Amino acid sequence: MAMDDRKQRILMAIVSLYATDGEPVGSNLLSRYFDMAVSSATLRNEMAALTKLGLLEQPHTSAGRVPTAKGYRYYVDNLLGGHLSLNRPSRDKIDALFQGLDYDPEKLAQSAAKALSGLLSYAVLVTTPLAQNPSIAHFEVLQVGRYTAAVLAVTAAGSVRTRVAKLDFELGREDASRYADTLNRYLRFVAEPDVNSGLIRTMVDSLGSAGPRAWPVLSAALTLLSEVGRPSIYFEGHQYLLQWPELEPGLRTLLELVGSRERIEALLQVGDTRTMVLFGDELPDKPIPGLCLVSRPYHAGGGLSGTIAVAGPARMPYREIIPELEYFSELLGRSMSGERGPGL
Amino acid sequence: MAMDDRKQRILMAIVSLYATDGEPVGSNLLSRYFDMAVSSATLRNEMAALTKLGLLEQPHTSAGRVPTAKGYRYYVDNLLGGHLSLNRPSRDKIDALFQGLDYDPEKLAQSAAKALSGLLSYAVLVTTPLAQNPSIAHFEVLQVGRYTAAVLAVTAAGSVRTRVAKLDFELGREDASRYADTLNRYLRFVAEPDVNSGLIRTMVDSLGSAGPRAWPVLSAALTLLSEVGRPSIYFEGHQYLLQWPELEPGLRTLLELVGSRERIEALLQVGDTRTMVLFGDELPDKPIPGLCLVSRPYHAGGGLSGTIAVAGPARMPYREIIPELEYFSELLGRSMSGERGPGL
DNA sequence: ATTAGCACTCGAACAGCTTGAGTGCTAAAA
DNA sequence: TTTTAGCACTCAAGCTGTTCGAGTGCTAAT
Repeated sequence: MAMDDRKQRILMAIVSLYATDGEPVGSNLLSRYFDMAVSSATLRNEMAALTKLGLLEQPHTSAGRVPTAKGYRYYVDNLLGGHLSLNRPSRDKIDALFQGLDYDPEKLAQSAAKALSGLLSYAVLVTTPLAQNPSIAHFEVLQVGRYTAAVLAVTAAGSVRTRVAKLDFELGREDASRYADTLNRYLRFVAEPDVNSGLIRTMVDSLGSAGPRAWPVLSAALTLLSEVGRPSIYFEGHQYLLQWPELEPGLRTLLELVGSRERIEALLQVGDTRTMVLFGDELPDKPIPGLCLVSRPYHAGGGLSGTIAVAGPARMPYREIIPELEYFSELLGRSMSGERGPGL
Repeated sequence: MAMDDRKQRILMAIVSLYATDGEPVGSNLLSRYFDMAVSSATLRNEMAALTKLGLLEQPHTSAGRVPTAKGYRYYVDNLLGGHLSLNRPSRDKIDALFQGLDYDPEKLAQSAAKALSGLLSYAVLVTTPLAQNPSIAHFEVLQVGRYTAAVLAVTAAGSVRTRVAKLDFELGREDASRYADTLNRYLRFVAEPDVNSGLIRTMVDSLGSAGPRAWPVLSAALTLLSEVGRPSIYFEGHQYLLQWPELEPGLRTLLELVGSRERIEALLQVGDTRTMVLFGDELPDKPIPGLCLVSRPYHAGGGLSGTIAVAGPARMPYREIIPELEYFSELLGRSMSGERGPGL
């Protein structure tokens, strides 16, 4: 029993009807939708077959059919078609969002998440862009208080992070530049996994007697190094998750997931080059029934890429959301690489 | 009809019983709690009086009484007593949370919010500390890419923020230091409201012909200046809000509130020196019934202070939460000012 | 001022009933 | 062999009526 053409069309119709109404689709409604091409009885037979294949399910015996996660998987993988087109009004709205946004990657990521979330009325997740092999191109150490120093790292990709270190003694200008030299000598362009205790010892030793008391600075630098490999993650529009009753049972799990940096990172690390659709039912540890994550990398130039994702129920209007997300991610990438959008 | 001693005791008893069970308190349950000192009939009369005073309400005619927001207000203002004591196990748990936390204020604020939220099982909100009159003590400009410069601001309080500016031309080392000099000359220790178009023009003019193309750098600096007056706000433990059925109707409004930086800032800007209790029903624009925010400033030394708040239902166990919050805020302040906690 | 007693209210829980959407199966038609 | 009309069946949703009990307000006695 394979997926012949008619079965595919039926699945598509059910996905589409269920997306708009949110109610199980019965054979009658479906036959009206098919406009009398076949009778409801035939549709019933087909639907039974699709149910046996695991692509549809019934909430209860006398209810209509609803696509399963597997059904949606089949739908997005085989039926959605590669090139969805973006309608003019959406394109214009997205263009408008990018007017007057800031260049700074962190700010941009956050405001992009907020803006897209507001536009779509879905929750949106954006990570800041990262290079494939993140490392730090340049360190600076600045005195910022009597006993505090700021350690500043410029990544190979040009973004900047700082961290404040607290010292036991009053830092002088020469100390600061000496520490910066040391950091630059030993940690420039070093990838995080290559840092080991030997390297750390060498660094401390190279500072001579000042080594141990400089430890907070080194430690801050090492923390920065470990951080440049981790993007910031902005999740905006929590409130939109509440509007989908089918997400309610898993809402708590979902919010815990969102609160846990590691797990979110793991989810998004499917770094493909295409738009990905991931269903909550397919999650490795704790499945979240009914959830769907449409994610897509964006490229900010210079090998930098981040992820942008829309979170909502599995019955999302993919035909609209996907091209919108794709166009948005393109503009976001351009914005981040400093180009101006088409409107400017 | 005033609040005599017995009415106060009755209100306290109702608050306490309702906090533990979450169910309306009837006269019988209450008389058992009072251990036969008075009969349920007397209690009924008193409860009717408290209802007339607006301190209690009934979900429906034949249900028990529940404190109103006004009732809780009376309770926390008049009955809670000034000095609540922290029990040993809680103190130890909080001490433990501060082991091994980072010094960096941003990171510390976020991890503090997460930690306290996990400990209490309530949502927690932490702002980074701010001086009363925030200004920037020192600017630096660094070249971080061919066409990008990082503008770095050290606040009077010693925290550091950066922002990346995109330029039209290749920045040299001399340009960078010239820009930094200009920023330092005109914007050092200037408070944001004192920046006007005259000052900006003076700055641009002082750079001569290089003025206009340096605009992105100046703009970044001005943005930083406006940002040092705004704390970062970390809200953690969204998921715990879901467990209180009485919050459900306002959950969406609440999450929108949390997503809106300005409104949260306005709420927390009641910058008193004491612990404040604010009820959702008392909110100016959109009341959120059943919500309660217990907030408290923490002091990080050097005139820096931030806010830490617990968000939950009005029927929180204040007697535990408040001392825990107070102790936590003390430790957080100490941690931020660089001191080590008692355990270290 | 307090309290016992009592009539009253009203939600929660349950059972019984109807309705209608939707099913699977069967047998006839194409 | 495929399609379809017809039919018996299922089951959630919605409505009604009933009971139960917790809780109330009021009144009259203490």
